[in-house]
Amino acid sequence: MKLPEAKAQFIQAWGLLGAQWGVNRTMAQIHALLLIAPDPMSAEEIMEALDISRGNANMNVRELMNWGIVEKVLVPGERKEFFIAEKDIWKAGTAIARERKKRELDPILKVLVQLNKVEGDQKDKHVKAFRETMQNIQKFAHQTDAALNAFIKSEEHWFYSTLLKVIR
Amino acid sequence: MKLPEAKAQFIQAWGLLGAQWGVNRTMAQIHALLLIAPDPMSAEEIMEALDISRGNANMNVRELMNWGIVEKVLVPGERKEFFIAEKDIWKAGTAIARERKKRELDPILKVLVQLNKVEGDQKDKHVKAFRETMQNIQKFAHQTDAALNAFIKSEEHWFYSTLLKVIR
DNA sequence: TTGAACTTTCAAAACTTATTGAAAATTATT
DNA sequence: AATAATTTTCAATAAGTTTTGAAAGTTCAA
Repeated sequence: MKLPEAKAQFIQAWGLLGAQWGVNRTMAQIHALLLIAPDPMSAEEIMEALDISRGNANMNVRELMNWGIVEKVLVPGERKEFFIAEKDIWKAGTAIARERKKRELDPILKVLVQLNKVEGDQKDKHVKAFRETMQNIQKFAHQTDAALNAFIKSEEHWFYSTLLKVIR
Repeated sequence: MKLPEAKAQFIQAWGLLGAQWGVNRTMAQIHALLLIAPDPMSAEEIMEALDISRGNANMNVRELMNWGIVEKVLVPGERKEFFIAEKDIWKAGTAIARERKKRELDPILKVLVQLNKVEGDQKDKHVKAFRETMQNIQKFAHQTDAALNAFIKSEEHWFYSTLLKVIR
């Protein structure tokens, strides 16, 4: 396979993967594009490469910066802004995990804690079933939360070498 | 908080969480409803509880069964079909992980392996950047895949007790 | 200041995904 | 075999999300 085809395939696959996990397809594609770019890219270049509008490029680049996986760089002598992606995929992965946990998981965890306090007669099977489900979910969620925090804070080598030793 | 309000909040929160992770909102809500139901529910009851159409209920219940987290049960003396959710949230979690990995992660892994074989001069910085990115992603993906497989196959107690010992 | 280069915003349009509901198919009952 | 109960399908439609592009805003050099 030649490079241009390979690039196109990668961008497409990354976009698809993102979409399936609730990430805007274009955002994932811009990320893919920057991941394989040897040099910083301008908004123009991104627009051209993916055939998208200026507004779309702007919004999604900004969102990638909010997630902490893309940053602006200034190229000396150029007025335009250029962008690069965090190339260390481990760092990108932990940044994404951190951000999604903060935005999505944490709020739900709060709700679950509240719901545990539901009033009612323990003899009522509806109350009983509800309480039991809440307790199970909360336990599971807290354990998962702990594991995720470890992932987010960890250094690649330490985390995987230890984890893999344990799970084999 | 009273039970009906708590139920409604839980169903809403679960639906929201699902949607953010690329799961059909209604599917997640039906799952939530069945999780807290003390008895098996019929299609009618689900339609009524969530105020959705028959077709919608049918499709999403079927999908939940495909995922292996809901099953049909036959209530003696009743002609209708009834449904229950897997109440052990650990089992549901591993089932979901297994299914999404199979449907989404595995295909991408295959593509990545292909893309590693891109032709071209290693001196070309475009080729070099592309190859390096592919290799990094592949390494990361394989490690994550291994961790996920361990999670999927594991028994709750063993997995978390060991993992938590390691990450503290 | 002015104005050219560039970035950001946002209402409207395009596109994608989810839902409805009535008809077709299936299954059980008499 | 006819009928009744129930489930499934799917074309039409509704709802939700993303994208566009032109206008407004910003920055900077002269």
